[in-house]
Amino acid sequence: MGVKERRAREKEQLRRQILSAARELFVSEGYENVSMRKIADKIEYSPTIIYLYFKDKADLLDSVCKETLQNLMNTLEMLKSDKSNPVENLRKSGKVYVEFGLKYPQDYKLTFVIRPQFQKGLGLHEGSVGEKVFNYLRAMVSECVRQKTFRQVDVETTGQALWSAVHGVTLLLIDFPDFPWATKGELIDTVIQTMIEGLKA
Amino acid sequence: MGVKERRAREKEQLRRQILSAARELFVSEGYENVSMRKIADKIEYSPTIIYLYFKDKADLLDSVCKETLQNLMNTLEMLKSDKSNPVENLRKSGKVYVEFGLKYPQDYKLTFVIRPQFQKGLGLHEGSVGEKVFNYLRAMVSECVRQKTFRQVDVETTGQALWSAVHGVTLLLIDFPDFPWATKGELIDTVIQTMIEGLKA
DNA sequence: CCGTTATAATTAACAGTGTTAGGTTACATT
DNA sequence: AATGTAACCTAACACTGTTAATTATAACGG
Repeated sequence: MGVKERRAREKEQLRRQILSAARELFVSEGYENVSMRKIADKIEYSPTIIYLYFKDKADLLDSVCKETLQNLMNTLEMLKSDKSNPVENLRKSGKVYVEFGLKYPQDYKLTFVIRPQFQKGLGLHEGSVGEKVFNYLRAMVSECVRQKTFRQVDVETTGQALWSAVHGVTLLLIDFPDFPWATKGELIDTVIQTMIEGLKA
Repeated sequence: MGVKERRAREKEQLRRQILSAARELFVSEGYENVSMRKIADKIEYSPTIIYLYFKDKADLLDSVCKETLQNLMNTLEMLKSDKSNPVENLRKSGKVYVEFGLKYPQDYKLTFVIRPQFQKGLGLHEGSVGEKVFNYLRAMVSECVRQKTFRQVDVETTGQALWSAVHGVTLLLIDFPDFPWATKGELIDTVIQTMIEGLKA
Protein backbone atom coordinates (compact mmCIF):
# COMPACT_ATOMS: atom_id res chain seq x y z
CA MET A 1 0.00 0.00 0.00
CA GLY A 2 2.99 2.30 -0.48
CA VAL A 3 1.63 3.45 -3.80
CA LYS A 4 -0.59 6.18 -2.46
CA GLU A 5 2.23 7.51 -0.39
CA ARG A 6 4.62 7.61 -3.31
CA ARG A 7 1.99 9.44 -5.34
CA ALA A 8 1.47 11.86 -2.49
CA ARG A 9 5.21 12.41 -2.34
CA GLU A 10 5.34 13.05 -6.07
CA LYS A 11 2.48 15.49 -5.79
CA GLU A 12 4.15 17.28 -2.94
CA GLN A 13 7.36 17.43 -4.94
CA LEU A 14 5.70 19.04 -7.92
CA ARG A 15 3.98 21.49 -5.62
CA ARG A 16 7.34 22.50 -4.30
CA GLN A 17 8.78 22.75 -7.78
CA ILE A 18 6.02 25.15 -8.74
CA LEU A 19 6.49 27.11 -5.57
CA SER A 20 10.21 27.55 -5.94
CA ALA A 21 9.96 28.38 -9.63
CA ALA A 22 7.36 30.98 -8.76
CA ARG A 23 9.49 32.45 -5.99
CA GLU A 24 12.55 32.71 -8.22
CA LEU A 25 10.58 34.42 -10.95
CA PHE A 26 8.66 36.72 -8.62
CA VAL A 27 11.93 37.81 -7.08
CA SER A 28 13.83 38.33 -10.30
CA GLU A 29 11.09 39.71 -12.52
CA GLY A 30 8.51 41.08 -10.10
CA TYR A 31 5.12 39.61 -9.37
CA GLU A 32 3.31 41.52 -12.09
CA ASN A 33 5.75 40.53 -14.78
CA VAL A 34 5.54 36.84 -14.09
CA SER A 35 2.92 34.94 -16.04
CA MET A 36 1.59 31.51 -15.28
CA ARG A 37 3.03 30.47 -18.62
CA LYS A 38 6.51 31.57 -17.60
CA ILE A 39 6.32 29.54 -14.42
CA ALA A 40 5.06 26.58 -16.40
CA ASP A 41 7.89 26.91 -18.90
CA LYS A 42 10.43 26.89 -16.12
CA ILE A 43 9.20 23.61 -14.69
CA GLU A 44 8.43 22.20 -18.14
CA TYR A 45 4.75 21.60 -17.60
CA SER A 46 1.67 23.05 -19.18
CA PRO A 47 0.39 26.27 -17.60
CA THR A 48 -2.84 24.77 -16.37
CA ILE A 49 -1.16 22.26 -14.12
CA ILE A 50 -0.56 25.04 -11.63
CA TYR A 51 -4.27 25.34 -11.02
CA LEU A 52 -4.36 21.79 -9.69
CA TYR A 53 -2.02 22.85 -6.94
CA PHE A 54 -2.97 26.46 -6.33
CA LYS A 55 -6.29 28.22 -6.58
CA ASP A 56 -4.95 31.08 -8.63
CA LYS A 57 -1.98 33.38 -8.99
CA ALA A 58 -2.75 35.21 -5.75
CA ASP A 59 -2.84 31.93 -3.89
CA LEU A 60 0.55 31.09 -5.31
CA LEU A 61 1.81 34.43 -4.05
CA ASP A 62 0.27 33.71 -0.70
CA SER A 63 2.15 30.43 -0.36
CA VAL A 64 5.43 32.06 -1.34
CA CYS A 65 4.88 34.72 1.31
CA LYS A 66 4.11 32.21 4.02
CA GLU A 67 7.49 30.65 3.35
CA THR A 68 9.13 34.05 3.57
CA LEU A 69 7.51 34.71 6.93
CA GLN A 70 8.74 31.34 8.14
CA ASN A 71 12.24 32.21 6.98
CA LEU A 72 12.08 35.53 8.77
CA MET A 73 10.92 33.81 11.93
CA ASN A 74 13.75 31.29 11.70
CA THR A 75 16.27 34.05 11.20
CA LEU A 76 15.00 35.85 14.27
CA GLU A 77 15.08 32.70 16.36
CA MET A 78 18.69 32.09 15.48
CA LEU A 79 19.48 35.04 17.70
CA LYS A 80 19.74 33.31 21.02
CA SER A 81 18.46 35.93 23.36
CA ASP A 82 20.24 36.93 26.49
CA LYS A 83 17.65 37.10 29.24
CA SER A 84 19.65 39.57 31.24
CA ASN A 85 19.77 42.19 28.52
CA PRO A 86 16.41 42.47 26.75
CA VAL A 87 17.20 45.87 25.29
CA GLU A 88 20.19 44.47 23.50
CA ASN A 89 18.00 41.64 22.21
CA LEU A 90 15.54 44.16 20.91
CA ARG A 91 18.25 46.14 19.19
CA LYS A 92 19.75 43.07 17.56
CA SER A 93 16.37 41.75 16.49
CA GLY A 94 15.52 45.03 14.87
CA LYS A 95 18.79 44.99 13.02
CA VAL A 96 18.28 41.41 11.88
CA TYR A 97 14.75 42.22 10.76
CA VAL A 98 15.85 45.09 8.55
CA GLU A 99 18.80 43.16 7.22
CA PHE A 100 16.53 40.30 6.30
CA GLY A 101 14.41 42.74 4.34
CA LEU A 102 17.42 44.16 2.55
CA LYS A 103 18.88 40.75 1.81
CA TYR A 104 15.64 39.58 0.19
CA PRO A 105 14.04 42.85 -0.83
CA GLN A 106 11.63 41.38 -3.31
CA ASP A 107 10.47 38.71 -0.88
CA TYR A 108 9.98 41.36 1.75
CA LYS A 109 7.91 43.57 -0.52
CA LEU A 110 5.96 40.59 -1.76
CA THR A 111 5.09 39.63 1.80
CA PHE A 112 4.42 42.96 3.43
CA VAL A 113 3.23 45.14 0.60
CA ILE A 114 2.09 43.23 -2.44
CA ARG A 115 0.37 40.37 -0.69
CA PRO A 116 -1.92 42.49 1.46
CA GLN A 117 -3.09 44.12 -1.74
CA PHE A 118 -4.22 40.83 -3.20
CA GLN A 119 -5.32 39.13 -0.01
CA LYS A 120 -7.59 41.67 1.59
CA GLY A 121 -8.44 40.95 5.17
CA LEU A 122 -5.14 39.23 5.75
CA GLY A 123 -5.10 39.41 9.48
CA LEU A 124 -1.81 38.01 10.66
CA HIS A 125 -3.86 36.90 13.64
CA GLU A 126 -5.01 33.37 13.02
CA GLY A 127 -2.25 31.27 14.52
CA SER A 128 -0.20 32.33 11.53
CA VAL A 129 3.54 32.69 11.33
CA GLY A 130 3.02 36.43 11.13
CA GLU A 131 1.43 36.31 14.54
CA LYS A 132 4.40 34.38 15.89
CA VAL A 133 6.77 37.05 14.68
CA PHE A 134 4.76 39.68 16.44
CA ASN A 135 4.52 37.63 19.64
CA TYR A 136 8.28 37.41 19.61
CA LEU A 137 8.50 41.18 19.49
CA ARG A 138 5.89 41.65 22.17
CA ALA A 139 7.74 39.34 24.54
CA MET A 140 10.92 41.38 24.23
CA VAL A 141 9.17 44.66 24.91
CA SER A 142 7.39 43.11 27.83
CA GLU A 143 10.67 41.98 29.33
CA CYS A 144 12.18 45.44 28.95
CA VAL A 145 9.26 46.90 30.87
CA ARG A 146 9.40 44.19 33.53
CA GLN A 147 13.07 44.89 34.15
CA LYS A 148 12.23 48.59 34.31
CA THR A 149 14.69 49.46 31.58
CA PHE A 150 11.70 50.89 29.75
CA ARG A 151 9.17 53.05 31.50
CA GLN A 152 5.66 51.73 32.04
CA VAL A 153 4.64 51.87 28.37
CA ASP A 154 1.74 49.99 26.82
CA VAL A 155 3.35 46.81 25.51
CA GLU A 156 0.94 46.37 22.62
CA THR A 157 1.22 49.88 21.27
CA THR A 158 4.96 49.99 21.79
CA GLY A 159 5.50 46.75 19.93
CA GLN A 160 3.51 48.05 17.03
CA ALA A 161 5.42 51.32 17.08
CA LEU A 162 8.73 49.50 16.95
CA TRP A 163 7.51 47.36 14.09
CA SER A 164 6.41 50.54 12.28
CA ALA A 165 9.85 52.02 12.57
CA VAL A 166 11.79 49.02 11.28
CA HIS A 167 9.22 48.36 8.58
CA GLY A 168 9.50 51.95 7.43
CA VAL A 169 13.26 52.07 7.16
CA THR A 170 13.33 48.71 5.41
CA LEU A 171 10.87 49.80 2.77
CA LEU A 172 12.44 53.18 2.16
CA LEU A 173 15.83 51.61 1.62
CA ILE A 174 14.34 49.06 -0.74
CA ASP A 175 12.12 51.43 -2.69
CA PHE A 176 14.44 54.40 -3.06
CA PRO A 177 17.87 52.90 -3.61
CA ASP A 178 19.01 56.06 -5.36
CA PHE A 179 18.04 58.45 -2.61
CA PRO A 180 21.11 60.00 -0.99
CA TRP A 181 20.80 58.06 2.24
CA ALA A 182 23.23 58.91 4.98
CA THR A 183 24.61 55.40 5.23
CA LYS A 184 22.45 52.34 5.25
CA GLY A 185 23.89 50.92 8.44
CA GLU A 186 23.93 54.24 10.21
CA LEU A 187 20.35 55.01 9.29
CA ILE A 188 19.13 51.62 10.47
CA ASP A 189 20.97 51.99 13.76
CA THR A 190 19.63 55.49 14.25
CA VAL A 191 16.04 54.40 13.74
CA ILE A 192 16.32 51.52 16.17
CA GLN A 193 18.44 53.33 18.72
CA THR A 194 16.27 56.42 18.73
CA MET A 195 13.14 54.40 19.35
CA ILE A 196 14.82 52.52 22.17
CA GLU A 197 16.12 55.73 23.75
CA GLY A 198 12.65 57.18 23.55
CA LEU A 199 11.25 54.27 25.53
CA LYS A 200 13.80 54.17 28.31
CA ALA A 201 12.81 55.02 31.86
CA MET B 1 -3.66 84.56 -33.41
CA GLY B 2 -5.54 83.25 -30.37
CA VAL B 3 -6.17 80.00 -32.14
CA LYS B 4 -3.01 78.28 -31.04
CA GLU B 5 -3.62 79.26 -27.48
CA ARG B 6 -7.16 77.96 -27.50
CA ARG B 7 -5.92 74.70 -28.95
CA ALA B 8 -3.28 74.51 -26.31
CA ARG B 9 -5.91 75.11 -23.66
CA GLU B 10 -8.09 72.38 -25.09
CA LYS B 11 -5.17 70.03 -25.15
CA GLU B 12 -4.32 70.85 -21.58
CA GLN B 13 -7.92 70.30 -20.59
CA LEU B 14 -8.04 66.86 -22.10
CA ARG B 15 -4.76 66.04 -20.44
CA ARG B 16 -6.27 66.92 -17.14
CA GLN B 17 -9.40 64.92 -17.88
CA ILE B 18 -7.27 61.87 -18.53
CA LEU B 19 -5.24 62.50 -15.42
CA SER B 20 -8.20 62.83 -13.11
CA ALA B 21 -10.00 59.87 -14.61
CA ALA B 22 -6.84 57.84 -14.14
CA ARG B 23 -6.45 58.98 -10.54
CA GLU B 24 -10.04 58.13 -9.66
CA LEU B 25 -9.73 54.69 -11.17
CA PHE B 26 -6.30 53.97 -9.73
CA VAL B 27 -7.61 54.90 -6.32
CA SER B 28 -10.85 52.96 -6.49
CA GLU B 29 -9.73 49.89 -8.41
CA GLY B 30 -5.98 49.77 -7.86
CA TYR B 31 -3.33 50.50 -10.44
CA GLU B 32 -3.09 46.94 -11.71
CA ASN B 33 -6.80 46.58 -12.23
CA VAL B 34 -7.17 49.71 -14.30
CA SER B 35 -6.82 49.28 -18.02
CA MET B 36 -6.23 51.99 -20.57
CA ARG B 37 -9.58 51.04 -22.03
CA LYS B 38 -11.34 51.71 -18.73
CA ILE B 39 -9.80 55.14 -18.51
CA ALA B 40 -10.77 55.82 -22.10
CA ASP B 41 -14.34 54.70 -21.44
CA LYS B 42 -14.60 57.07 -18.52
CA ILE B 43 -13.64 60.10 -20.57
CA GLU B 44 -15.49 58.82 -23.65
CA TYR B 45 -12.52 58.70 -25.97
CA SER B 46 -10.76 55.88 -27.71
CA PRO B 47 -8.04 54.16 -25.68
CA THR B 48 -5.20 55.24 -27.92
CA ILE B 49 -5.76 58.91 -27.35
CA ILE B 50 -4.02 58.55 -24.01
CA TYR B 51 -0.77 57.80 -25.78
CA LEU B 52 -0.81 61.24 -27.37
CA TYR B 53 -0.65 62.75 -23.91
CA PHE B 54 1.34 60.22 -21.91
CA LYS B 55 4.16 57.94 -22.93
CA ASP B 56 2.62 54.87 -21.37
CA LYS B 57 0.73 53.66 -18.34
CA ALA B 58 3.71 54.11 -16.03
CA ASP B 59 4.08 57.70 -17.19
CA LEU B 60 0.43 58.26 -16.38
CA LEU B 61 1.06 56.87 -12.92
CA ASP B 62 4.06 59.12 -12.59
CA SER B 63 2.01 62.22 -13.32
CA VAL B 64 -0.67 61.20 -10.85
CA CYS B 65 1.98 60.73 -8.18
CA LYS B 66 3.56 64.11 -8.81
CA GLU B 67 0.20 65.66 -8.09
CA THR B 68 -0.08 63.67 -4.89
CA LEU B 69 3.32 64.87 -3.75
CA GLN B 70 2.27 68.42 -4.46
CA ASN B 71 -0.90 67.90 -2.41
CA LEU B 72 1.12 66.49 0.45
CA MET B 73 3.46 69.45 0.32
CA ASN B 74 0.54 71.88 0.33
CA THR B 75 -1.01 70.12 3.29
CA LEU B 76 2.23 70.37 5.22
CA GLU B 77 2.65 74.01 4.38
CA MET B 78 -0.80 74.81 5.73
CA LEU B 79 0.66 74.18 9.16
CA LYS B 80 1.99 77.59 9.95
CA SER B 81 5.03 76.76 11.99
CA ASP B 82 5.77 78.39 15.28
CA LYS B 83 9.45 79.34 15.25
CA SER B 84 9.70 79.21 19.00
CA ASN B 85 8.61 75.59 19.28
CA PRO B 86 10.21 73.48 16.55
CA VAL B 87 9.57 70.22 18.38
CA GLU B 88 5.87 70.88 18.37
CA ASN B 89 6.08 71.67 14.66
CA LEU B 90 7.81 68.39 14.08
CA ARG B 91 5.20 66.50 16.02
CA LYS B 92 2.33 68.16 14.21
CA SER B 93 3.96 67.67 10.82
CA GLY B 94 4.44 63.99 11.50
CA LYS B 95 0.83 63.68 12.50
CA VAL B 96 -0.34 65.53 9.39
CA TYR B 97 1.89 63.37 7.21
CA VAL B 98 0.43 60.12 8.51
CA GLU B 99 -3.09 61.45 8.39
CA PHE B 100 -2.60 62.48 4.80
CA GLY B 101 -1.56 58.92 4.03
CA LEU B 102 -4.58 57.50 5.78
CA LYS B 103 -6.95 59.95 4.18
CA TYR B 104 -5.73 59.02 0.70
CA PRO B 105 -4.32 55.56 1.25
CA GLN B 106 -4.32 54.53 -2.35
CA ASP B 107 -2.65 57.74 -3.46
CA TYR B 108 -0.04 57.28 -0.79
CA LYS B 109 0.73 53.72 -1.82
CA LEU B 110 0.75 54.70 -5.46
CA THR B 111 3.30 57.40 -4.76
CA PHE B 112 5.60 55.75 -2.26
CA VAL B 113 5.34 52.09 -3.06
CA ILE B 114 3.94 51.36 -6.49
CA ARG B 115 5.63 54.16 -8.38
CA PRO B 116 9.18 53.33 -7.34
CA GLN B 117 8.54 49.85 -8.68
CA PHE B 118 7.75 51.14 -12.12
CA GLN B 119 10.08 54.11 -12.21
CA LYS B 120 13.41 52.66 -11.20
CA GLY B 121 16.01 55.22 -10.30
CA LEU B 122 13.42 57.65 -9.08
CA GLY B 123 15.63 59.83 -7.00
CA LEU B 124 13.48 62.42 -5.32
CA HIS B 125 16.55 64.61 -5.74
CA GLU B 126 16.17 66.59 -8.92
CA GLY B 127 14.47 69.74 -7.78
CA SER B 128 11.36 67.62 -7.44
CA VAL B 129 8.47 68.14 -5.08
CA GLY B 130 9.66 65.10 -3.20
CA GLU B 131 12.87 66.89 -2.46
CA LYS B 132 10.95 69.90 -1.19
CA VAL B 133 9.07 67.73 1.25
CA PHE B 134 12.29 66.34 2.57
CA ASN B 135 13.87 69.80 2.82
CA TYR B 136 10.93 70.86 4.91
CA LEU B 137 11.61 68.02 7.30
CA ARG B 138 15.33 68.71 7.42
CA ALA B 139 14.77 72.33 8.32
CA MET B 140 12.64 71.40 11.29
CA VAL B 141 15.17 68.93 12.64
CA SER B 142 17.92 71.46 12.12
CA GLU B 143 16.02 74.03 14.14
CA CYS B 144 15.49 71.58 16.98
CA VAL B 145 19.20 70.98 17.13
CA ARG B 146 20.03 74.68 16.93
CA GLN B 147 17.74 75.43 19.86
CA LYS B 148 19.39 72.56 21.72
CA THR B 149 16.09 70.80 22.32
CA PHE B 150 17.63 67.89 20.48
CA ARG B 151 21.12 66.73 21.20
CA GLN B 152 23.83 67.19 18.58
CA VAL B 153 22.47 64.58 16.17
CA ASP B 154 23.29 64.32 12.48
CA VAL B 155 20.52 66.27 10.80
CA GLU B 156 20.53 64.24 7.61
CA THR B 157 20.37 60.84 9.25
CA THR B 158 17.85 62.00 11.82
CA GLY B 159 15.54 63.41 9.19
CA GLN B 160 15.65 60.14 7.31
CA ALA B 161 15.01 58.19 10.49
CA LEU B 162 11.96 60.28 11.27
CA TRP B 163 10.67 59.81 7.76
CA SER B 164 11.20 56.06 8.13
CA ALA B 165 9.10 55.96 11.26
CA VAL B 166 6.12 57.87 9.91
CA HIS B 167 6.32 56.08 6.58
CA GLY B 168 6.29 52.75 8.38
CA VAL B 169 3.29 53.41 10.55
CA THR B 170 1.37 54.87 7.63
CA LEU B 171 1.93 51.81 5.47
CA LEU B 172 1.19 49.29 8.20
CA LEU B 173 -2.10 50.95 8.98
CA ILE B 174 -2.99 51.03 5.30
CA ASP B 175 -1.88 47.53 4.45
CA PHE B 176 -3.15 45.64 7.47
CA PRO B 177 -6.46 47.25 8.30
CA ASP B 178 -7.62 44.10 10.06
CA PHE B 179 -4.64 43.77 12.35
CA PRO B 180 -5.66 44.36 15.96
CA TRP B 181 -3.97 47.72 16.23
CA ALA B 182 -3.98 49.38 19.61
CA THR B 183 -5.73 52.49 18.39
CA LYS B 184 -4.80 54.26 15.22
CA GLY B 185 -4.36 57.64 16.85
CA GLU B 186 -2.54 56.26 19.82
CA LEU B 187 -0.16 54.26 17.69
CA ILE B 188 0.66 57.22 15.48
CA ASP B 189 1.29 59.42 18.49
CA THR B 190 3.47 56.78 20.09
CA VAL B 191 5.64 56.42 17.03
CA ILE B 192 6.19 60.14 16.65
CA GLN B 193 6.51 60.88 20.34
CA THR B 194 8.93 58.04 20.96
CA MET B 195 11.19 59.17 18.16
CA ILE B 196 11.14 62.72 19.46
CA GLU B 197 11.87 61.63 23.02
CA GLY B 198 14.76 59.57 21.75
CA LEU B 199 16.29 62.64 20.13
CA LYS B 200 15.98 65.04 23.01
CA ALA B 201 19.04 66.35 24.78
C1' DC C 1 -15.61 79.09 -50.99
C1' DC C 2 -12.01 75.83 -52.44
C1' DG C 3 -8.02 72.88 -51.89
C1' DT C 4 -4.04 72.00 -48.90
C1' DT C 5 -1.89 70.91 -44.69
C1' DA C 6 -1.45 69.77 -39.99
C1' DT C 7 -3.18 67.46 -36.17
C1' DA C 8 -6.67 65.23 -33.42
C1' DA C 9 -8.78 60.96 -32.90
C1' DT C 10 -10.06 56.36 -34.29
C1' DT C 11 -9.91 51.44 -35.98
C1' DA C 12 -7.63 47.15 -36.34
C1' DA C 13 -4.27 44.40 -35.00
C1' DC C 14 -0.35 42.00 -32.29
C1' DA C 15 1.48 39.46 -28.78
C1' DG C 16 0.65 38.43 -24.30
C1' DT C 17 -2.32 37.82 -19.80
C1' DG C 18 -5.21 34.75 -16.07
C1' DT C 19 -8.34 31.26 -16.14
C1' DT C 20 -11.76 27.49 -17.47
C1' DA C 21 -13.96 23.48 -19.87
C1' DG C 22 -13.22 19.44 -22.09
C1' DG C 23 -10.35 16.00 -23.73
C1' DT C 24 -6.36 12.85 -23.47
C1' DT C 25 -2.88 10.12 -21.44
C1' DA C 26 -0.85 7.17 -17.82
C1' DC C 27 -1.35 4.05 -14.32
C1' DA C 28 -3.05 1.23 -10.09
C1' DT C 29 -6.83 -1.95 -9.08
C1' DT C 30 -10.03 -5.42 -10.04
C1' DA D 1 -7.17 -7.34 -20.09
C1' DA D 2 -10.83 -4.07 -18.74
C1' DT D 3 -12.09 -0.35 -15.69
C1' DG D 4 -11.77 3.68 -12.98
C1' DT D 5 -9.29 7.55 -11.53
C1' DA D 6 -5.95 10.76 -11.03
C1' DA D 7 -2.56 13.58 -13.66
C1' DC D 8 -1.91 16.33 -17.31
C1' DC D 9 -2.55 18.91 -21.68
C1' DT D 10 -5.01 21.51 -25.70
C1' DA D 11 -7.90 25.00 -27.12
C1' DA D 12 -10.32 28.73 -26.13
C1' DC D 13 -12.35 33.13 -23.88
C1' DA D 14 -12.19 37.65 -22.60
C1' DC D 15 -9.02 40.83 -21.52
C1' DT D 16 -4.34 43.49 -21.28
C1' DG D 17 -0.72 47.42 -23.04
C1' DT D 18 0.78 49.20 -27.10
C1' DT D 19 1.69 50.25 -32.18
C1' DA D 20 0.81 51.26 -37.17
C1' DA D 21 -2.22 52.69 -40.38
C1' DT D 22 -6.27 55.25 -41.27
C1' DT D 23 -9.91 58.54 -41.06
C1' DA D 24 -12.14 62.78 -39.46
C1' DT D 25 -11.61 67.66 -38.10
C1' DA D 26 -10.43 72.08 -38.23
C1' DA D 27 -7.16 75.96 -39.57
C1' DC D 28 -4.76 78.19 -43.23
C1' DG D 29 -3.48 80.50 -47.94
C1' DG D 30 -5.51 81.68 -52.24
